[in-house]
This record gives sequence, C-alpha cells and structure tokens, in this order.
Amino acid sequence: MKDFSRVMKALSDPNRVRVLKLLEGGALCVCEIQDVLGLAQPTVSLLMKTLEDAGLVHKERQGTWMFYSLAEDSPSPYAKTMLALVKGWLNEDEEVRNLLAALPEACCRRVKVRN
Amino acid sequence: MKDFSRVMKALSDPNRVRVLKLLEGGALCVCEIQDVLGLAQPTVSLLMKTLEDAGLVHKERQGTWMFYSLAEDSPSPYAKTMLALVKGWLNEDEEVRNLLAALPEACCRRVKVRN
DNA sequence: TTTATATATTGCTATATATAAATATAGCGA
DNA sequence: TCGCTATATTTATATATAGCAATATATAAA
Repeated sequence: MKDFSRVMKALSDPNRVRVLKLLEGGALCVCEIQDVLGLAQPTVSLLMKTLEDAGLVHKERQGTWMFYSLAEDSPSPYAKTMLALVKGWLNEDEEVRNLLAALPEACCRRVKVRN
Repeated sequence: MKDFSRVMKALSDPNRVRVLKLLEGGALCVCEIQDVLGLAQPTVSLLMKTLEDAGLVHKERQGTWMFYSLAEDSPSPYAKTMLALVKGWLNEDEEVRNLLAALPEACCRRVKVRN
C-alpha cells in the first residue's frame, strides 16, 4: 500500500507529471528541466528525488551532469504501469505541448552530447 | 492536467484507497465505512467528498443513508482507468484483506436491506 | 411538529508538502 | 591544489491536508 501511495502522490503534482512528459523524449539533466519548467534548481532536485523514490525515474551521472530518465524497468509494478499509462495521457494538453516545444531551446542543450 | 492530478491526489491517501477496495464488493453507506476503518464520521464524509470530486465514486441517497459506489461510468477517463487498475491491485495486501473480512460485522449491516 | 438517525459542514490543530534561499557536495579542468 | 559548474541538501516559510469535535442539515417515523 505504501508503495502504491508513494507513486500516486508523486503523480499528484503537476510539475512532476510535466517532468515525466518531458522525459518521454529521452533523458534530461536537472538544468534542462529547470530551464523548461522555470523552477529553481533545488526545487527540481526535490521533484526528481520524489519521482526517484517512487520508482518512476532512474538517474545516471554523466560527469557533472545527472541525467534522469523514465524507469521503464522499475521494480515497482505501480510505477511501471503508471508510466505506460501516462504516456498515452496528456498528449493533447496545451501546456505539455508548449513545454515539449520549448525543450530544444533549453539551456545546455547545445553543449551536450546526448541523444 | 487538473483532472488527472485530482484523481492521483485522491488515490494518494491510504484511507481513500481502502474505501475503494471496500466498495469493490458493492455500495456502502458512510457509517459502514466509518465502522470498518475506525474513523470519525466527518472524516469519512470528507474522504468521500474527495473521491467524488475526483470522479471515483458515485453517491445515491437511500432514505437517511447515503450509499457510495464505484463510479465505473465516470466521465473522467483517468478515474475510470484507475478504478479498473486498482481492482487488480492490493488484493493480497494484508490490511485490505482484514478490512474486507471485517465488513460483514459492520454496524448497520444487519439492519439494512441492500445487496 | 417533534424526535431520532445519518450525513454534511465548519472550525480548529497537527502534520505534511512545495517553494525559495543559503549552503554543501561532486566532478572536471587548469 | 584551486576554481568552476552542476547537483544535492539544509533551512525557513507559506500553504495544503488529515483528522477530530462541535454544529448544521436532511430524512423518516411518531
């Protein structure tokens, strides 16, 4: 029950869901997310920690950058199922579309060598 | 997005999920839920309101009693999908099983004429 | 209408959470 | 090593939420 609640709580915050929608396009570092969502860095760090604790994302250090990606192989069946579901949801959401459109312009995108 | 968040938030509270698991066996009135979960009546009323606002349950007055049931026909696609999912989840959960086992002994069960 | 019962609402407290600011840590290059 | 950048953690504050007690409302029966 606790695992389940953790996943639901993680998904109950719009900003965290926005992050997941952004990650559907591939791994992102904290600063990119920060840039696109217009949030402070510590705020994003916390959002990501919540998502990670719920088993929804996976992190991987790449030098100075920490790349977060969807945990498609999550040990939590709740997380796994919800990730698949969310992929089919909110794709017509105006705000989500705008965020996705803004992604290519994000801060460090030009500098990095990923995807 | 708001609809989605509302459903997730409703599902993020263990007591509310317990209510849904109880309702899988059929409609229940507030006092039965109150009795099985061991919560104060106003607390249950609030839980139900949250579930109703999320489109997860449906209420129907039956004399003095207000019967709540799963909103299988919910207008919210998120609620509808999640209700189906939750049905397959937490069935082995020890606590949920105990609650279900306690249901037949609930307060007003003997008096009423439902199911 | 009065009384009893079931539920809803309000007001309050304790706790949890989101956010921001400041600080700390980790990795990289000079 | 030092200094720089990216990220994490800590701290403080504002807000949200869960829960209970008291009260209000609604229905049914007398």
